[in-house]
Amino acid sequence: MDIGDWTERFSGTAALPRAVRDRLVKEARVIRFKKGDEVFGPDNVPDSLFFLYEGTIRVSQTSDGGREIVLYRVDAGESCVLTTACMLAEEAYNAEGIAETDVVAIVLPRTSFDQLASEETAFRKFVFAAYSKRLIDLLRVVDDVAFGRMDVRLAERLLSLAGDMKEIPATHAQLASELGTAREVISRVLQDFQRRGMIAQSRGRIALIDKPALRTLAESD
Amino acid sequence: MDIGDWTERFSGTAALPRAVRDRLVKEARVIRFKKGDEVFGPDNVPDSLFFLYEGTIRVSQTSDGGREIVLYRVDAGESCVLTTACMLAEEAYNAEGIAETDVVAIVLPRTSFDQLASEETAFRKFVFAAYSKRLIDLLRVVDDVAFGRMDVRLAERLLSLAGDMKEIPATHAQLASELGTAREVISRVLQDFQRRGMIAQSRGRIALIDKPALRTLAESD
DNA sequence: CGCGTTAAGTGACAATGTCACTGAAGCGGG
DNA sequence: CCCGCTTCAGTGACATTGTCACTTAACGCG
Repeated sequence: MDIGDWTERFSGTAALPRAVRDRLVKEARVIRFKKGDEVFGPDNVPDSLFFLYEGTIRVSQTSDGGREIVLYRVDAGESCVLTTACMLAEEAYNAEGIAETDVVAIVLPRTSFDQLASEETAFRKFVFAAYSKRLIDLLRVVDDVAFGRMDVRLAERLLSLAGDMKEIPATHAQLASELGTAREVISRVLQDFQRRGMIAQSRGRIALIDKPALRTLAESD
Repeated sequence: MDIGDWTERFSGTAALPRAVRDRLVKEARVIRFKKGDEVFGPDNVPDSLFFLYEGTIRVSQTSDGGREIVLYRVDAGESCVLTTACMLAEEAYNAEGIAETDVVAIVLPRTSFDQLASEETAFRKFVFAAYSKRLIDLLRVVDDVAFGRMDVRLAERLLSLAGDMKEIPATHAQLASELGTAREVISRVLQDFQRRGMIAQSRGRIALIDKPALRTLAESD
């Protein structure tokens, strides 16, 4: 189950001296998750630093009423600072991380983290940058939720979920939790999109027929 | 205009060795703002680390449509990491900081920041903790905006703005920007509160008549 | 006092969220 | 094959929130 020298993969570790990297490889553990597993959550608070080697993690927040909103995604080569934030602030939070694909992650014990952060400028920059990126991601979420129109937000999300694909395997309920709204609202908006010829729907999948139109809509803030 | 040894005030600097603190006092600049001044903003991106020595800064985000929402407040003894985040990520953002009272702040050049962060564990912890706190603050904002009811949010905010006072000097429009909504919505909800005997209104001020009732409402999520 | 400015109220309407359903599509066992 | 279960999607009525275009009221000052 060894993955060799993972320090190559991260901008915060690739630049470190050989000796440090060897030490890291020795000190860190490799963890694997299956698609759908909970990587962290309210009950399952990690006390270590998380590097995502392979896969994607979806970080979302759940309301008391059971509704859900996706805060951001962590991709390969990034670090998940929310867990770190929690570790450092020693505060509870109700966000959770779900593996969207099979995931390979590197877990660095807190002591190694402290040591690295003090000794290595490159590593420190990496961690600060990760924090900053998440802060800015969250600002974006706040902006969207507080001021954005539902149709615009949905168009955006459809495009970003699709990537290069032209079909998205997602139910209305899943899209609702992406955007922190109710399934019925998604149904209504998607019906509108369909009526306007921008998408086609079948059970559990959405085909993006007219991406340019969606993009125009998405950018009309 | 000297304020002496400000390092006493911050948990991240008070614990540092005497020599380091003396150096800091020498390297840092003291800045003052008047109530209402813009401390930082889209046009005015600082490239230094900010410590708030005295006063309060309100950090808010403005939408393209001109609506506004308060993200959090920075109080004396805290550091404003959003500016730092921006400095580190070198990305634009549309948040701004307004001095809510007269403000005295310490500005630490980036180089001093880097050096401190590498040499002093206590300082590093302070900065990480500040980041973490803001992240968690923002999670809370997202939760409220995405899932919270307006009356509950307003009751909460009235109580927190009032503190020990029983009157708040604020217009409906100001409260609307606190919560990222429209003035009319605030007017409606406040009228409801008034009808239920929880508050009394006069031009530009709101008297909290029945705080316990407001608290009950605020906690009914 | 009269006047300009800012604060607050109003009614109509649009967008979004909630509730309680119905109907339709897939799936697995007999 | 088809029956019945489960999940997904559609629907209409209604509540809440946001938007627009105003009106009315309060204050501050020359």
